[in-house]
Amino acid sequence: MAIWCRNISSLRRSVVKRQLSHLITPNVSGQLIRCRSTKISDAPPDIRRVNKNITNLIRNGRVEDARRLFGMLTHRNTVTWNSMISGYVQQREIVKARYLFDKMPQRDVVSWNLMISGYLSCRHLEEGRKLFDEMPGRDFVSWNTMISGYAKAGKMNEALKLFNCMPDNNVVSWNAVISGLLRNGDVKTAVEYFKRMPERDSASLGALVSGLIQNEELDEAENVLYEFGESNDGKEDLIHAYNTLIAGYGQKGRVGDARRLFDKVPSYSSGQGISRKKRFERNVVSWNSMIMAYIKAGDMVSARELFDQMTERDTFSWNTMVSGYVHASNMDEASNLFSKMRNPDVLSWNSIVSGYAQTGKLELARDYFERMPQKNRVSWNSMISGYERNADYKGAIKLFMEMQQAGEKSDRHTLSSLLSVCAETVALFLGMQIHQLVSKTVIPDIPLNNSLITMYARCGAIHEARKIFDNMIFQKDVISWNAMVGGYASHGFAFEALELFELMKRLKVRPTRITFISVLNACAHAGLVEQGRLYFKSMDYEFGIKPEVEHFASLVDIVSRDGQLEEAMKVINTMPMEPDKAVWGAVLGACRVHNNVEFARIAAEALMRLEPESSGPYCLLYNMYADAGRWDDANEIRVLMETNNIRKEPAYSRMGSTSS
DNA sequence: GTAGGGTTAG
Repeated sequence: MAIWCRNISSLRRSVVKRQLSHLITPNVSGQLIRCRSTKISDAPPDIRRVNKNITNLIRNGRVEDARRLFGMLTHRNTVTWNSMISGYVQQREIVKARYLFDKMPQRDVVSWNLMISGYLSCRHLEEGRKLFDEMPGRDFVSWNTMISGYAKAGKMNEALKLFNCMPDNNVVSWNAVISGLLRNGDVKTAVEYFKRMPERDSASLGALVSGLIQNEELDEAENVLYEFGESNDGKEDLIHAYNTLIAGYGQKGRVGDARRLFDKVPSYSSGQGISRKKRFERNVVSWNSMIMAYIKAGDMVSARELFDQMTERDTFSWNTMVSGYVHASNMDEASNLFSKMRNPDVLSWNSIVSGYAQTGKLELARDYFERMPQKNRVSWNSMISGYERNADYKGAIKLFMEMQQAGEKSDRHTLSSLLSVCAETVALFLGMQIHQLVSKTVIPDIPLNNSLITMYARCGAIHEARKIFDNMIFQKDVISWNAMVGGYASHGFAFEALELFELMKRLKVRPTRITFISVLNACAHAGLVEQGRLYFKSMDYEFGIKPEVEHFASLVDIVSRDGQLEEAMKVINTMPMEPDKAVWGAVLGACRVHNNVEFARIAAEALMRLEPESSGPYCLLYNMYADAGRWDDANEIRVLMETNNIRKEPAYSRMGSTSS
């Protein structure tokens, strides 16, 4: 099906007749209508306008629509073909681009360059190089495309080889090589090349400064800024570079240096005479970057002070402040500021939703969520993760189903929240389904693999967990180790847990407080008293981790299970913090097993103070006295229970309440 | 404002 496009009016008529007007962008439709009213009826085929149409469609991401239009044309010139190829190259559809490239009647240097850059952006370096070697006449663009292709792929040797045998380097070639060197961490050579450049353009200094910052060379970046900044003509580019550095200092927590630089940049109240490009002055990005630096340093007061001084704020400024307050858990200020915003965008809404969701105010969060004029994936994820973190597991799953109905695709964050839901509710079947969804839709990163391990481990599928763990060959973090060690420990595989812990230490993975909770638990379950004590001691002197109340509880558990109740009391008395119910619970349980009524009484009384409503300690103590035939004491406990109005709770099984 | 290369801030 082809449209004979003699002139623009006939194209329009055909388009309307065939109900293809959706292929025409509004802008161009408007032009088409104007054409008709001026009665240009017998103009030659207007390929230029059709080409522009194709370009517009591609620019709006509608490549397949462009392709349909392209297919209907009877008149195409090289630009038409090139535009279409460029569309496919942008979409990384290299095969389709190559198909057109092979089919086109005449190629010019642009066609070749397009094809080469297509291959390079798809990481097909050799194919790109082949075309580069084959092509008839190369221009600057061809050489520079090839050079930057090598530079981006980390092949600086190849890039420099081309750079050196190029007939004439222009400023783009220099910029490509310098940024390539910086990307590969060769700071010294990059600076040398920069100094040797015959001329620099507006991008050169900015590229150098940002590359230096990415290599953590902030002070060197400041040096080149002073050394070469003065000779820079485009002052807007200079402020660009200053802003990069202010932001860089902010990200590294050097808020004082950021402020020093910020103060160096003059701030004119109003500009007269000189155009903005020629002036070196603070702009909204400078202010925003400085505010971010303060927020990063946790200084909301200074951030707010600066924000209030701003004469011109953009959405970014507002969003930075709002999300700053959100992260500082100051939802009052966050929502206060949000309610004052020209134009909250989806980011602003997301900040508020996730702020309320993370602080447990799910209803408020949901209220804002429902009122959003537009939602994106992050909005859904914030809300789902809010439900998950606040233990509203049904809410999380329900919203996930709504998300799918709304046609929003899930990503690794969604799936990770859902896996946590499965872990918390011990929902193995659902967890496996989510796992399948993971395999089908994303390449799991470390956190997502960790969620999978945790899910399987919590559900008791310890071998599945280990499979995931073992497949993370070069990429495990300490959370992966903790999940696996903890999984073994909590399912009675004490030996495996400790073996993995030893492996972890051999591989120089630094354990955390979480690791030790699992390790000590494993020792308690396996009855490894001496080993448990040694591990406990190693926490501080080997790894500098101060034992917390959970660790003491485990240690108390370890020794009291072994019947060393006096030793357990000694530990309790030397603890730097107040013993909690886990500590006394461990003692009480062991007293029952080892039939030590005296210590049981101490532990039970402590527990009664900590949990006045619980009947557990009373019952246990009563039974122990009864077993020992000490009926007077037993009765005393019963009376105490009545006086304190304690009722015996019906026994229930946690598993029974969650399953089916 | 018809197609291709480098590159710069929050």
